[in-house]
Amino acid sequence: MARAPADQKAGNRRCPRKPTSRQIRAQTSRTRIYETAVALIKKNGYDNTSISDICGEAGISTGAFYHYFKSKHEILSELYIRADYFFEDYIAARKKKKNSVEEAKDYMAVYIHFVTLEGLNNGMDMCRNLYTPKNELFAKEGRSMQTLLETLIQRGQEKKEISLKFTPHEWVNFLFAVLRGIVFDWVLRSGVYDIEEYAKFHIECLGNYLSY
Amino acid sequence: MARAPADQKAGNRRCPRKPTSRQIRAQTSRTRIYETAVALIKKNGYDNTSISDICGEAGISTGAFYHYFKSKHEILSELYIRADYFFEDYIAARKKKKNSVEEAKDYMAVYIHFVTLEGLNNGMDMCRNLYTPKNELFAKEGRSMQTLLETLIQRGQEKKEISLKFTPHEWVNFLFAVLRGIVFDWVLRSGVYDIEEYAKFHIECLGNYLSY
Amino acid sequence: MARAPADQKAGNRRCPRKPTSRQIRAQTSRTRIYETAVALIKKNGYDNTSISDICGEAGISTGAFYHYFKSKHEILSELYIRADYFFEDYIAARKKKKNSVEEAKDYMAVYIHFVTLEGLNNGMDMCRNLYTPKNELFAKEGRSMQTLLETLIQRGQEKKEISLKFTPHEWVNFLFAVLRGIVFDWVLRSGVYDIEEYAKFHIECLGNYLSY
Amino acid sequence: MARAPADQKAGNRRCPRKPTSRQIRAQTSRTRIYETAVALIKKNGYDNTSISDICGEAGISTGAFYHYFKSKHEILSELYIRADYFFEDYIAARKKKKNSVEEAKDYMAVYIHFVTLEGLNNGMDMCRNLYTPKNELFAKEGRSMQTLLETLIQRGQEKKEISLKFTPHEWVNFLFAVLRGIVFDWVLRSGVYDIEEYAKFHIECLGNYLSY
DNA sequence: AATGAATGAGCGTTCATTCAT
DNA sequence: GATGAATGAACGCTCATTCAT
Repeated sequence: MARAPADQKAGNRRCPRKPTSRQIRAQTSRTRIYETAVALIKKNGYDNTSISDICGEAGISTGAFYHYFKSKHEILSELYIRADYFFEDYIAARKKKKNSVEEAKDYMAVYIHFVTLEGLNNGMDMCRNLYTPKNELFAKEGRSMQTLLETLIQRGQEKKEISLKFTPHEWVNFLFAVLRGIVFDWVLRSGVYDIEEYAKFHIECLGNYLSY
Repeated sequence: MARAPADQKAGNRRCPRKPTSRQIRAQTSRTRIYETAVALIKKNGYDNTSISDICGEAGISTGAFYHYFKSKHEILSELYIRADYFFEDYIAARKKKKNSVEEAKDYMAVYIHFVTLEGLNNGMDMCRNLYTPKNELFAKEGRSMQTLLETLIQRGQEKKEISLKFTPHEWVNFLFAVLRGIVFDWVLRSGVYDIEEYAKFHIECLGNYLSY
Repeated sequence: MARAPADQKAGNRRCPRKPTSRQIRAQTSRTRIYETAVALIKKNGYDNTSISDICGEAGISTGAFYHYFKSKHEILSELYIRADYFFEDYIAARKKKKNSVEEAKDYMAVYIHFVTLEGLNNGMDMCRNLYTPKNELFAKEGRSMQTLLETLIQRGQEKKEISLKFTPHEWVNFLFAVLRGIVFDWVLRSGVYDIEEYAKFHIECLGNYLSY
Repeated sequence: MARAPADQKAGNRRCPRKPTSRQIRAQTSRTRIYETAVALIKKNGYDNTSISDICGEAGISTGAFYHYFKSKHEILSELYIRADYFFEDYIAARKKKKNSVEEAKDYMAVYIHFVTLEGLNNGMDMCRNLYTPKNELFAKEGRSMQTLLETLIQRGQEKKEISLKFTPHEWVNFLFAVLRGIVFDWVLRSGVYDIEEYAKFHIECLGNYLSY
């Protein structure tokens, strides 16, 4: 599973099955801090969530927070890393479509669904706080979400199913621009409509672009 | 009314640009504060620009700031109002196209150009700080930028040039979603490419949607 | 009339009947400032009334305020002086009772009425802001309100109508303590009852003290 | 619960005053802040005492202040709570009088003594800042000071020792009006006389009211 | 591993007052 | 007589971070 690495560190070399209560507490604390922090950031935004809010809610001390995280910002970094892993797993679990364009369309629908879903770390409130160009991690090249699609498109071009008028990288940028616009807009209007339904039309059009 | 200035405004045809020296000073100060503030917000973001930064840079006291602006937030409001006026004028100055779809495409190109241009109060840094769903003014229905386009589309539908599959209001939302996505993306990638050029393709596609 | 002196200053030596428009404006401004200030202080309290509130409400500039008053505090001084004059006139206009104790009781009833009445500068909101021991002017010996009563009691003692167990000065302090307690209490409980009615019982008792 | 201190509280009979050094430090700081704050408020008044005055005097940082108190106002709330507790204990420690009226008179004397005494948190300077109708806590129904007296009067009425012309609640309001007037007056005149001596006469009269 | 006391610069905002015009 | 631009210290309060315990 994608989220394992962090936990592995904690100490299962000598005793993989039965961690001491100390280890349990440690894992528990770190996880609890992280999850509380993300929940609060979702609800109130990064700037409006203070360390002390997080600690109060998680029932730990500020010292404990800094024991597990170098800074407040590290919560954000971790969030993105996890989101990528989660997305990878999610996509991997979908069954494949026969056609590259269909696959890309499916991929885009999944992106909307995923970003939108009240799951691991998303939902509208989360988007409201995350969809900011200032969010440096957003732009980071090579995040799974992008690379996965890029690979998909490249294969599609090799199979002559996807237009060559752009490079795979350009296509990805293009498609994500529209996708993010859709999410941005949805959040802007406070999620008053069903974004997945709404996105279908956009995605249909994007599929048309891809194919000729 | 007893005071001279009002009269001057009304009927001083020969000498229209002769306000009292105090008025000049006041206007100068106000403008300097506003421009300094906008420049700093562009550079560092709203939250990272403090009143004291602004005052220091503008060479005035904090008191003076609050003499001219009710609050820090008023800078932002003013920015939007100005942007709207500017945009209106800008659009008004374009010469009309014969076809509604062409007109809408032109409109969208102007939007991209306008938002992007290092002019009155825009440019990439500015967008970086403004393109946030938390930006309440963004979502405000009825801003000129939207209503202008809505009217245009409505006329287009009456002339049977624009598809009726959406209401004008829905069309506007749809088009702006993509447009904002484009800007968002451009900013995300630090403006490394020519957005106007890049947007052409998107706009072309959007034009196609509009027409069938 | 008691309130005249301030106005006399303004300039009716040479032209008592027809002040120039300048003089009218001057009087008007000073009065308007004063009355606006008092109204606002009544409503919101001294500390919560800013010079700029006053000027805004009175339609004048801060400069004008300082032209007529040395400081914000001067409003308060003037208020007390006027209140005393007003009270003096008010008492003078009452018709005399035959007995000193009755007269003192009448005096106390008038005090309650006066302080309570939505008149020159009183009423509950005003009391709320004025009945503070920090209010230095309150304690000032020799204010008409006290001296008038002191004289009355002294005469009563000479006429053997009022007990000699206290000096007139002590009596005044004693009576005012209770009187102020009544007002204080009334304000504390937001004026939910008729203070004049309520005070009657207290005053009756105080009358009994005075006589034996 | 894992932590020691709780246990210590509960069952460390032999060594009840052995909290950890951190707890001592915390308690010391909190107390120092509280006492410094109260002292300054006594001296200069609530509004004229700033957080930074308090912190400077107490030798701690502003942050530390807010670590122990949610706001400046909390100092005041705490003051009242403490005063109530203190008063309750004080009254409880008095030995009972045989007659209800005597008891009520004793109670009133204690009130004057208590409010006046340069003890826990009172004295004249304190009163000066507290005896304001704006002081919301003052008016709060049900503070021990009032309820204690109310109960006492009720019992007195049942024993036919106290007049039934008012309800216990009305009596309490009536008596406190006079009591507060006495204190108010004393403060107004800067405490130049012995208030306890002075109050005796008032209280004697109030006792007479109560009995017939 | 965990605590929480302590820091202190920084925030947006207020406001009585001055003074050149 | 009147203006209002300008001052700047002060306010209550926040908060990421450190570190002795």
